[in-house]
Amino acid sequence: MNKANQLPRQCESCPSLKKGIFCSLDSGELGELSGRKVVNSYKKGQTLFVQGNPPFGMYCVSKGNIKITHVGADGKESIVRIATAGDVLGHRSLFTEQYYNATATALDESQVCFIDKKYILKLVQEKPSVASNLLGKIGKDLGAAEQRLSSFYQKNVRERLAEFLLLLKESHGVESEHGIFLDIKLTREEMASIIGTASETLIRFMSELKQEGLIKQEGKKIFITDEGGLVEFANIDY
Amino acid sequence: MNKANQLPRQCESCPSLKKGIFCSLDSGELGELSGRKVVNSYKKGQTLFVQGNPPFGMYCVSKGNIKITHVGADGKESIVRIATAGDVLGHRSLFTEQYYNATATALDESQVCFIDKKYILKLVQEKPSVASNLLGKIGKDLGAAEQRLSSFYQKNVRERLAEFLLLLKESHGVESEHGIFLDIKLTREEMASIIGTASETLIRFMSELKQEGLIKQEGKKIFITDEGGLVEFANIDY
DNA sequence: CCAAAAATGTGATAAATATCATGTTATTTA
DNA sequence: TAAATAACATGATATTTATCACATTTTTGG
Repeated sequence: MNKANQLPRQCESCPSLKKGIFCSLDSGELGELSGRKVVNSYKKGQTLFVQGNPPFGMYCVSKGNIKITHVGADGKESIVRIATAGDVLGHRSLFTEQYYNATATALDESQVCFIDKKYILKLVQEKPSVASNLLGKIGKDLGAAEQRLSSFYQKNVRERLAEFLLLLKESHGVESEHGIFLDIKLTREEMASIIGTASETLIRFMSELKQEGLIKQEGKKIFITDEGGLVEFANIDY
Repeated sequence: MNKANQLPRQCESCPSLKKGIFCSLDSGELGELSGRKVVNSYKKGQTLFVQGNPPFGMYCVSKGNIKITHVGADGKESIVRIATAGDVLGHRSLFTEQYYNATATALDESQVCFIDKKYILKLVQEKPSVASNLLGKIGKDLGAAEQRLSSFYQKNVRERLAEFLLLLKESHGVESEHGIFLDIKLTREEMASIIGTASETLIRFMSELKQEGLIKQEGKKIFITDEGGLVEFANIDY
């Protein structure tokens, strides 16, 4: 096993500590947390939890990307959210005391810590900063979800695609010589399920954006070459 | 002014106390809260807060229904959420430290209390139960939003309409001799903006449901007469 | 109470998008 | 490495839904 690829077990030296909900805890508190949590590695395609199961704790992403999918009656999968380093997972079900209503699956090699239900509830009770940060995280998620709901009503597929690419740029964009590289692996099928369209339709509009010179593709890699153009296309309202 | 129509100023005797986030506070704490809050009445169509403005506090609905709408670039309105007695409003923006990204408007005669930003933040810091309950509320909202996102991808208009009517039954359904009465005033335009379709399309499918004997209309009033049939139609998956 | 405005309802048509078919190109995996 | 599988891509067609037009009903404000 490749030890070099492992993240440190100490929360204090976690690279996504500052982005996470434990950023305000002091050294001692982080030390205790480190002792309580479990560090897990997931390969692409492995699941963290499955829709319909009861939650036993909360997940905290330190590396990688996790898709949260909801499966409907006909077995069709929608991606409702993507969690990245510093994000938490399973928090929603924990506080609503419901079963998971979605499944979490690693999109790539990921490192995720698991915190037992009892301990995270204790932390929320005793450390106001954890509660506040959690409210901030879940509030951000709700804002994003409602923004997308609004887009479903107000925008067509082409506009939603442009909007989605711009959101990916914010969350996963990396400067490169070919333009802004979107550093996340998503199939066209998955992208389609995010913006709510058929994969064929998505592919058509991707080709259109490519022809218009707004994006570029090198194999599966997507680059944004004309952000301003995409903003025009997206009909942004916020 | 009709005093009889007013709700009591004391939180302790608020009819929606048990459903709200302050249900675990004791008498003394509720008394202090009562002194800090402001009780407001809103007529149908009046706004509580407007998209783009900064939040100064949080709203707590004690009576009535409030729609949360997001206005897009072209001025089109989507209803992203409906808050009723016991729900809170403006909490999302408060904890994400963003401007409101939606507008809150009374759907009917409503009574809503306003709690100053500083004081609600203090309560969240000092009363763990308030923080937990708030996490529960916002988690429930997020769950509902993600469920709707999934439906947009997986269901057609007819199915989304049936699903929506069933949700209204849960939140606003009242037994009556004509079937289950949906005790909330929404225009067809508003209903359409919730399920994400044109008002004409919504009206057509409503007529269809009426013809199939699943719902009944008496003027603007909607009754569910065959819940099982609606469930069939909705293609429910949870 | 009446006039004006808004909301509802229905038909015809246009536009957007889904579905099906099929070939090509990547990616796994034996 | 080759075979198998999955993902990508594009065309043709069907379906769904939006849009426009207009009549009717309901609600609102003077």
